[in-house]
Amino acid sequence: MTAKTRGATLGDVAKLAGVSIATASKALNGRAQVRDSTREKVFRAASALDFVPNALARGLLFGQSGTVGLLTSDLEGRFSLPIMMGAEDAFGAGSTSVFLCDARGDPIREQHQLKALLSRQVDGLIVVGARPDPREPLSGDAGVPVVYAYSPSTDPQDCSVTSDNVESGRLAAEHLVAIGRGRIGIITGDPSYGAAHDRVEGVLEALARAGATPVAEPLFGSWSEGWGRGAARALLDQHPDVDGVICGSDQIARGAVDALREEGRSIPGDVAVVGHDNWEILSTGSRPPLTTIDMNLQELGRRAANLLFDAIGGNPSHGVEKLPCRLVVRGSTLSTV
Amino acid sequence: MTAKTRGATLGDVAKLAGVSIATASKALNGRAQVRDSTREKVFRAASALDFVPNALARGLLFGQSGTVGLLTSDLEGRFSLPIMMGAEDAFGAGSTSVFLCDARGDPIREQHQLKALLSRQVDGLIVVGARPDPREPLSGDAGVPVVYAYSPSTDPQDCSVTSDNVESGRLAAEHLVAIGRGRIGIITGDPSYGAAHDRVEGVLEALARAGATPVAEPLFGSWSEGWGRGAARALLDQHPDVDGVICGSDQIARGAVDALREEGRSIPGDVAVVGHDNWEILSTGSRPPLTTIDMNLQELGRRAANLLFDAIGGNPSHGVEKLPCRLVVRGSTLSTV
DNA sequence: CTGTTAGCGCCTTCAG
DNA sequence: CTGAAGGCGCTAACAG
Repeated sequence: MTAKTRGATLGDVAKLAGVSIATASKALNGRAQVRDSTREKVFRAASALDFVPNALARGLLFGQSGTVGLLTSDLEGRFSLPIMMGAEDAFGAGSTSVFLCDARGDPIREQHQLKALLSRQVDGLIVVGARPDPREPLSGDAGVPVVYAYSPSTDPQDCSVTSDNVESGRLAAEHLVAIGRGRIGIITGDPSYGAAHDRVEGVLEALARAGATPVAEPLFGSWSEGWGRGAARALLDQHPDVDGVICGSDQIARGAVDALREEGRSIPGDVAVVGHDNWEILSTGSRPPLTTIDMNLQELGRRAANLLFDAIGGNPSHGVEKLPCRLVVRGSTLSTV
Repeated sequence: MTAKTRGATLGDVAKLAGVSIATASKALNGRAQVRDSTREKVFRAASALDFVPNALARGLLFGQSGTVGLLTSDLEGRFSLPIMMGAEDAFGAGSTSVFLCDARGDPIREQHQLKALLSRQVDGLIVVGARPDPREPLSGDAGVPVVYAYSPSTDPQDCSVTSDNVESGRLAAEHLVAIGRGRIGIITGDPSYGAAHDRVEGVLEALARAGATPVAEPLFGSWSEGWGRGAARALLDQHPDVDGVICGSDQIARGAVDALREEGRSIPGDVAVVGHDNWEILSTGSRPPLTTIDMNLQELGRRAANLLFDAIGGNPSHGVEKLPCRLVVRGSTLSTV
């Protein structure tokens, strides 16, 4: 039954090189106790045979597979893909591979994928949630280190990396203040998102420090362009003198910019607008392009990978680490850009 | 050196159940020659120990790993993620897992990832290109079946699945004709994309069949909103009587819709607009929402997975299979929707 | 029905 | 410096 192995095996290489399997192994792995000429021979044989060592066998031996699982609930991949790319970077090409599994927000599916991953002996797990808000930890002991990325775990004993939403609000507000705006409106999304409140908090903090207050209570709604348009009109209606708007997402900002422009406001001349997420497809297509907050997701993935790596190596971390965001300045706040 | 295995091993289960390893194996795998009471005991022991079989060991034995690699060059994940989800679906939860690797469009990196995948004994490979145009096949013999998805291989001996771009153009044109539009403009993207030309070809074919011709030569440019806006204005300038526009992407359509509206045209009253890709973030945020072509990427992923599965099972396919697209009707062509 | 044996491909002692 | 032997966890033959 045992299907013939695909590629050449170490035995094949050894035979071709005229040495024993053990010697071939040592030669290829850079062990010292091999004569140079022998090593040479083995290498030639290996490349002649296109030898690729069987990671399964190696993994079986060491009890480690050189793979980690990335379990995501983020259907769209809007967040998990940059994170995955960052993780791939951090692990360094080739020595560790990443299994991506999509649980599609279904806990049963998640449990299932977890089992599949575990059976493949992943050395660790990165869990990416669908929202920036905290999520329940994986149920049951995974048996391997876990790092939660983007969505932190509600258990403070777990290791989580997320972006600092309070700071992102602060950044946006400080930028508007810096360019001389003082009558600022806030339009954000679904109020059930804790992150939406955090960002507002950051904005209020920064405004207070500058001796300002927003022109109105923050407007909560949904993460859509339509809401951005409607809210911007409402804001303008009640506070025609508004000169800056901070939005909870690029979609909202996009809608706000369109509505403001249609109401005759020039941007950034009359009103400056800041978005959030740096979703390029939206932010660069806007007129003018959106100044926005980038969550440095790739960096977040790298960090998660490094923490996981350390945990695998026996140095686990605990608690939530918040990574800084970055302001990306474009035309919606600075006309010279 | 051999690190202790993480979870319980089959030996542990057997010991706890008071049977031999072989018997435990048979019991858990549903082999017939086991007494029911014994099987019962083994199952209880296994679940008491949270036993998860080691897929690596199994893979080593069978020469198959129960994993496939998904090698993508599509940075954004705009196309590869739906394809991956479709593939996951088709493989059925758990029995086969998918390794996602991003080559980032770099051939060297691709070669590297390929090696990593091969060393992990993937049973097959799905290769997803960055564009719908044909791409060079993987260099060197992978040693396992390969299916090219989205981007077909230039080698007709390879197995490829892609979406039918000629048909997508046809669909769009037929829809406009069906709703009574006869003065149709075409705005598409980068002329170096073969798919852009294919779609135009489909449009022309369908129009010809309806006894119509476009109002102007197709406008090629870039896949951006800015180009969509500019081209729409130019089109309107030269052909003020245009009553339908077919766009090569949703970004272009989005720009076109905005520009047309700003020029005082009502949509779809005066001008109906069709996009391409069904990129929801763009198509649903538009005013009105975009009628567009959906490439059924998830279905494409499923199909790729099935073809790969068959190939792994010894029934390889050859040539390029084109999957149909689907028209998604929204407000930019039908006001009642 | 159950247990023993062999071996998948690899690496690491330990002898020569 | 090189080779023989053992074993990682599992399953498929074959004995009992």
